[in-house]
This record gives sequence, C-alpha cells and structure tokens, in this order.
Amino acid sequence: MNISVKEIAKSYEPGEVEQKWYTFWMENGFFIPSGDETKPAYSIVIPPPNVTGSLHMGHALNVTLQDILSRWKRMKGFRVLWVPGTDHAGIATQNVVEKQLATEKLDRETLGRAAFTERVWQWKAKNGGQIIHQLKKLGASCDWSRERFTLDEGLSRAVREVFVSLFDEGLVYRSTRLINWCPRCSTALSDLEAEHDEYEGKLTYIRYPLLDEHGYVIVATTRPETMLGDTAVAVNPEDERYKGLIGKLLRLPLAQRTIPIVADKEVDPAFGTGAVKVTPAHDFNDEAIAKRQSPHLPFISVIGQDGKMTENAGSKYAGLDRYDCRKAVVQDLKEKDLIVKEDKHIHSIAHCYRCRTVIEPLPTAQWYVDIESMAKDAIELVRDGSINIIPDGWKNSYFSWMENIKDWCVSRQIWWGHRIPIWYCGECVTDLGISQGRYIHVALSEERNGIIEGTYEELRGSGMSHSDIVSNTKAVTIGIQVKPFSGRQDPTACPQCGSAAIVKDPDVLDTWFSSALWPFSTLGWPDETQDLKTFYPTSVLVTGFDILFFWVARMIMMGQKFMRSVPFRDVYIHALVRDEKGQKMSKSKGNVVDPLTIIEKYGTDSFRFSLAAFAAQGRDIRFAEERVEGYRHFANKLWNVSRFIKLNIDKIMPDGIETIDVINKEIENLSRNSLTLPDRWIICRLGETAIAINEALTGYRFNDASSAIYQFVWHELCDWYIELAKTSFERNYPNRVLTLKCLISVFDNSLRLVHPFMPFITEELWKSFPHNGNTISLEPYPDLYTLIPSPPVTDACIDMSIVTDAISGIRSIRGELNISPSKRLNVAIKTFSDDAQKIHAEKVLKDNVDFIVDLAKLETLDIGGNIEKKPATMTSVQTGMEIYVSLSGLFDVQAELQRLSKELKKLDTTIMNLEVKLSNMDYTARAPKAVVEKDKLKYSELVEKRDRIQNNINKIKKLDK
RNA sequence: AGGCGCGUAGCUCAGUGGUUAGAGCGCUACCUUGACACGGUAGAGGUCGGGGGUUCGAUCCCCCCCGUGCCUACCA
Repeated sequence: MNISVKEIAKSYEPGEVEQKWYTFWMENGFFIPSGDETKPAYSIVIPPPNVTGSLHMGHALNVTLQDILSRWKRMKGFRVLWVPGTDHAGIATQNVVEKQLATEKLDRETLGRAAFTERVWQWKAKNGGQIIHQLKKLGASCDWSRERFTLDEGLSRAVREVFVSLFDEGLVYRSTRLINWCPRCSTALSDLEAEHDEYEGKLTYIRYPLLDEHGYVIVATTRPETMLGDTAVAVNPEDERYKGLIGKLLRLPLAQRTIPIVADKEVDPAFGTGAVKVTPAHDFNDEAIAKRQSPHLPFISVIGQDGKMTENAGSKYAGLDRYDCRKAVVQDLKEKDLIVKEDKHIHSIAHCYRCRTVIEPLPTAQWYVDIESMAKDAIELVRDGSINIIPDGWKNSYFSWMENIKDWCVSRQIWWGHRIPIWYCGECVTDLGISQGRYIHVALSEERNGIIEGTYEELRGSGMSHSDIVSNTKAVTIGIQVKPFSGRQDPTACPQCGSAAIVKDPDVLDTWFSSALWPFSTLGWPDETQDLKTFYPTSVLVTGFDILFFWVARMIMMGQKFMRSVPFRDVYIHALVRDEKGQKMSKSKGNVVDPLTIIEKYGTDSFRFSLAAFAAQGRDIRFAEERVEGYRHFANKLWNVSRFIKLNIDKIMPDGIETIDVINKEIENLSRNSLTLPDRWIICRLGETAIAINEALTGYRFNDASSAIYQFVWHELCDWYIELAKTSFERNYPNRVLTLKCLISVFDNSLRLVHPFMPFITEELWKSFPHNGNTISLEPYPDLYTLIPSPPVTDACIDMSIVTDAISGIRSIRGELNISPSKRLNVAIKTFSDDAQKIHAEKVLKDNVDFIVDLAKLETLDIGGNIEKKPATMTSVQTGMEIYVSLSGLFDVQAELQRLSKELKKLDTTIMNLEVKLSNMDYTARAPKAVVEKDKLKYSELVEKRDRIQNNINKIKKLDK
C-alpha cells in the first residue's frame, strides 16, 4: 500500500465519516448475531424508549454503555444480540395525539375509540421512528432486523397470555378502592406514577359544632373542600382532650349531615389539633381509618373524575372545580365564623408523572396484580446472587421497595394500549341473583329510541339489540358486581350461560405491564423460538435507577413467573446525567443539553468517549461540555498518529505494506531481542493496557477503561514511543523497518481497543490500512492471550524508566531555566556502579544514548562511572545517577542553589516521615514484612539521593566563594 | 420521618488501610520542531468538609457534626 499523506487532512472531521460507516455496517449486517453455535451468546435488550421520545442525555448514556459492551463482546467472539425497540407509552402518546386533535378542534370522544386509535397508529408511523433514528446516530450496534414495539402483534400476544394466565390463577383481580386518579388524563395511575413534590400550602383550622351540646371540635386540613365528603372526625383513643367525645355526633358545616367522632390509633395527637376530619372517598389515610371502623364509615365521593365537585357536594358546590370549591368553602366557613385560623404549611402533593396535574384519590373499580408471591421470589433471586445488581448499593433500595410492595394497579382508562382481555355477560346474574345488565352502564355515541345512556338492561329493554348497543357504545362502565371472564381468543359467547350478549372491558393495561415482559416477549415468547433458547436469559440489563421499580423489579417478577428463570444475570445501574451545576435536566428549567447538538459540535465518538469517561459507578454525572472538547482532541490525536505512520511508510517502506495482519503476526512471533528497548516497552505497555481495559469492562467500570486507553495512547504511544521512533527513523537505524512495523501493530491494537468507545473514527482509520478483514468491528479485541508479554518485554518497562528518567531530568533543568528548546545542551551522566542493578543501568543508558540525545535535545552526552561534575553545571540527582548539564555563560549560581534546596526540602520531609515510621517498634513488628522492606528500601534510596543533593549544594557553595 | 449517596487541586472528577494522593480542563513560562497548536516541554496549585474513635499506621474503616443531593413514606 502506498499512501500519499498530503491528501490526508491535518485534523479529523467527524461529520460525513460517521454516516458513511454506519451505512456500511448496516448494509453488511455486522450487527446481526453470528450463527456460529460454537460461540457463546451475549445478549442485551434495550430499555425501550418511549415512542414519543426524542434523544436526551439519559438515552445517550444508556445506549453508549450498551453499545460499548456489545461491540466489546462482539470483538471478543461472542454471538452478540442487542435487541432494540420502543414502547407505546400509553398515556404519553395518547396525550400527544389528543393535543394534536385539540388544534383541529377535535377530541377523542368525538372521534370514537376505533378512529382515535387509528389516528395514533398514524402518528406513530410518522413520528415514532425519530428516537430510533437518533439511536443510530449514536452508533448503536443493535440488530435492527429484530426491532420490536410493545404493541406489535407478537408482543401483544405475550401480554394477553400473561394476563389471562394470571387471571386464571387468580393473581389478577378487580377491586374497588381508592386509586391515584389523574383528572386531566382521566385515568387511574399506579402508586409509582404518582410523584410527590413538596409545596407550601395552608393548614386550615375548622370548627365542627357538636350536635347535642355547646362547643365544637376543631380539625385541621390542607384540603377544606373535602369536608363536604367527611363522614367522621377521628381522634386518638388515648388523647385525654377528646376521650369524652368519642361516639358523640358533630354537625358537619355546609352539609346537611351529622358525623360521628371516632377513635383511631393512627391519629397523631401532636399534629394540628389532634382531631382529623375523615374523608374516606378522597384520602388514602382516611380510607384506611374508615375501613378500620366497625361498621365501616360511609364513603361519600364529592369530587368527580373530571376534578369537579359532584352532586354529593351539594347543589351550591356541584360543578365547581375542586380548587374553586376550596375557595368557596373557606369563604362560606368564614362567614359562619367557623374558620379558626390558616397556617402556612409545607407538605407533599402527588402529581401525575405524565402531566403534573395534582392527583385526586378516587374510589374506582380497577384491575390489580396480586404481587406478593412474585415479589417474594424476585427478592430471593437478588439475595441469592442469581441476579447481580451493580453497583450493589442499589440492592437495598430494591429490597426495601419489594418488601413493602403493594398490589399493582394495571388498568388504565385510556384507549392507546393493550386492551384488557376480559369480558362481561349482560344476561347472567350476580351472586345475589340480580341481572348483571343492571350494573353495566353504557353511554351511546348517538341517541337511540330517545335514550343516550343507561344500563345495559334498560337499553335492551328499550328495544336495542346487543349488536346495536355494542356498535354504538361511546363509553361503558362495569359495576364491580359483574363477573369477568377472560379469553386467549376473543370469545363470542358467555361461557356460563352461552349468551352472546357479552361486553368487553373498556380499559387498557399499564404500559409497564408490557414492558415487564420485554426480555422474553422480544425474543418470541410465548412461542418457543430459537432466539429464546439462545439468548434468554439475557446477559445484562443496563438502565438508570429511576426505573428500578417501574421496570427492573417487574421484569424480574415476570421473568421468573413465566420463564422460570431470571431475565438477566446482571443489572448495571448507571448514573443520572445532570447539568454542570448538578441539577436534574428538565425542559421547564431550561437546562437541557441536547445530545444531538453536542454530536454536531464534537462528533459522536468524542461524545461517547466522554460519557464513558463520566460513568463512574455510584455517582451522578455532571455534564461538562469542556470535557467533550478534550476528547475531540483525543480523536484528533488518533487521526494524527495515523498520518505519522503513513508518512513513514512512504519514506521507509516505499514498496508499501501487505496487510496489517501479516505485520501483527510478525511482531507477535518476533524474537524480542531484535527489537529496540522502546519497541519492547511499548508492546509491554500495550499488553498491560489491554488487560486493564478488559478487566475494567468486565466490572462495568467504563471510566477506568476509557482512562486506561486514553493514558496509553496519548501519554505513552504519542508522548514517548512516537518521539523515540523518530530517532530510529531519522537516524536510519538498520532495524527502523521493524520499529515502524511495531508502531503499526501497536496502533492497530490501539484502534481495536478504542473501537467500542469510538466506533466511527476507529473504523475510518482502520479501513485506511490494508487488512484481511472487512470491518474493525469484527476484529479480535486485544487481551491477555493475544499479547502475552514475555519476560524480556516486562523487563523493558523497568529499563525504559531509566531512559525516561534521564530525559525528564534534563528536560526539567531546561524547563525551569527557560532555556529555548532549540538550544542543544552538553550533558554528562554519572552512574553509580556499586551494585549489579546500577551496572545494568549504566548499560541501558549507553545502549540508548541516541534516544536521550534526541529527546533531550543534546549536543553531547557522556555516560560513565568516573565522570566528574564540572563547574557551572546544573545537576539533576536521580536514583542511581546524576545528570550534569553544562551551562557556561547561562549558569546562575543562585538559581541552581534555590532549585536544589527546594528539592532537598521536599525530600527531607518525606525522609523524616519515613524515619518516624521506621523507628516505631510497633510498626516494624506489626506491619507486614513486605511493607516494611519496601519502606526501608525507599528510605535508603531517598537518603542516598538527599546526600548527593546536599553534596552538590556544598560543591556549588564552595565554588561560589 | 426513614433510607441512600456525596463533600479530594480554581473547575469536573478518579483513587487506595502503608503511594512523595492522581487525571482532564483551566492557569503560568518557554516553544509555530516534518503526525498533531484540537500540538510539545516544563511548572504552580491539595493540612483529601470539621471533630472524635479503631489501628503500629486513616484521605480510605466506625461514630458525631456541618454542608449538599437523591429515593421511599399514610403527618391530616
């Protein structure tokens, strides 16, 4: 190969390069797992981003880490499958489309269920690909031929199978109780979907007059409007203030009702007045109190699903928004002088995680998953190590959540999602013998026989046929008394009575229900597919802690329940990406950094490398753009190594090279003695670096891996080895070709080491050299076994430090005295040969004299044991040698004295500390022998060095006089 | 209220029961040298948040305090 360096740009421009290679990878199917069954499998399922999503920092980090793992394992010879996909994000997507409809002055009710879901599919077809496109921009090496969507036919079948199995087993059930209700999304939410934020509100103290005597009880509340639904006031049974009042009746102001004073041990006498109003239908605590009473306190629901007051609130308030009603109630109470005071009060309020609307607890009938037994198993799987959570600090959170888990509300009153596979018969009778048709309430989309809505029974009674009703249904509400039945296939008749008058449950399932099946539903379950056999359980799940409960825990439960095995072996929990000040990025704060902007500015590779470098375990990431810039420089550095190599191939191997593969083989099999010291050293360091990177990645320490490769490429390969190679090239060493081949091989290995982190530039550079292979992404990843550092090579690391010490010593003097780099210096190195080690050092220096002369920019260099320090020379004292730099004319006695004294002082401190330590009998007796020996050796070395510095100082002082 | 984490160089962060405590960026000085100024060389900069304890030895382990961030929770 001949390469004209002139044609290669001086710096790396990522833009077009990235697009080119991604297309190349895709066209060649490199991301589809190899069919070679002798290779071990490695699989990851992507945490499916919302189909409404667009790439944010969290995705970028998440995807980058998975891609690093995937590419690394692929290069290590695994059959890697990384399954991509999106989830249908029920509420979020429905909201997006409803907003769109609103701009057309439409709403989903007008459109009807079928037309609306069709509309959402259209939206998905048009916009759902955005996030996928963005993942590709990041370089994600997913197998796109296996891309999945949670509403796909196959995944829907999995959802249905799971729901029906659980139903048959009695593990899903329908129940009426308080639930978190979002009045804006008009659906129930699970506990996790209600997010608590602290707000400053008011604590209002209200007088409730006693019915049969003078006086009153004062209650304190943050929600005065709910008093209209109060059915009791509760006090602690031990509370002396109220003991005598328990059982007495109160007149509930503004409502025409009397309510009792009841006792409940959970009431905190210290809070407020110690008397709490009880609104069972609108507060979870109050619901609990109501159910502890015998008989239960009545539930009076005064707030509707739309967040407005109902008829039960009384005609004056019915129809008012709950917040307007609050004002009205307070106003009315004030007029009656029933408000004692209003205090400022900070408390937490639950909000809908999708739209931030304040949650309204409402009593409704919902479907629940009985989670207890599954949770128990899932706890055990983590406890016994079947699943590793990394970093393991998250285990505690996992356990504490799982141990206190409550049944999972899975029904949602929206239209976009998996319809619950449950039907109800309109003609059967309830357990009490009443026709179920009475408890099925239907709202029609258009009036029939003068009726717009009514019970199923009434509608049938009015002459409508079953199919008339079904085809005209706008909304249906199923009473809790009605018996449900399920179907893997859509049933046509009631299994009980054979009637065809069956009505489908209107609700859909929580999106997380389908997400929980993701690790096996994406692989083809419930069918027994080859993918399932090969790739389940998956190897690792990479995700943020924010969905540990939402998703990870539920996957573990479902995986164990339906696959009888864990869904993944490892869970790697990565950080949250925050802004530079450590604040959570959010649109409302306006501190969002757009990954695509960063990519535009610095290139994908630099961005990815930064994310890996940031990903220290157990700590959040503060995203600092400057560091991305720093890693762009790193990309440029790699680019320029390649230019340097090509330039020298042109010069030194004018016939070009065959393939890199041949060179790699040659270097691996070469006798180490035919290589220069720097050659042997860089091979040694490459091997050590490869080991370090592989170890780091095995432990998910991405930051360690990236810093190891950065350190090696920049500070060893570039700063030292290339500079040393120049000596070999420019002085026309006989073995300069070998050195060049060595450089080529080390660079090739470096590119492979970097590839999982920076896939694009490494492919670009790798492809610019001749190889047998077609892509770097399938080349072997360097590790211990391909780069065995034989003993002479490891010795090279020690020998090399003698040479670099000498060079650095001279450079220090030059630098500290601000001597121009262009001025060549005359230097002598006195070696001390009082032991074998030092004799060896002298040999190493003499063998490598050219390297020292070139890198330290010397005119002359003498090395020997009997060299005498000349006057007017600067001195650098090193272990085993003293370096004298002649500076006739430039020599500054004071500067030199100052320099040496400073070093002396530094040494003295260290020596003193060591002395104290070593003279401590406890230390020498108790500390491990090796540690003490090391300290003793260090001590003698430092003392020797100190003495020689002192010696030099004395000489100069004598000279000065 | 409970739980978890963090506090190390100007900034962003690594790190370890025994090291002369590191990196990147920034800063200072010198240098446009044939890979790279997205560069090179040299250098300044830290009593590892405070106090106590365990230990021969603590930046690292334990306790308390201060600051800070997060998670969970039924304070009306």
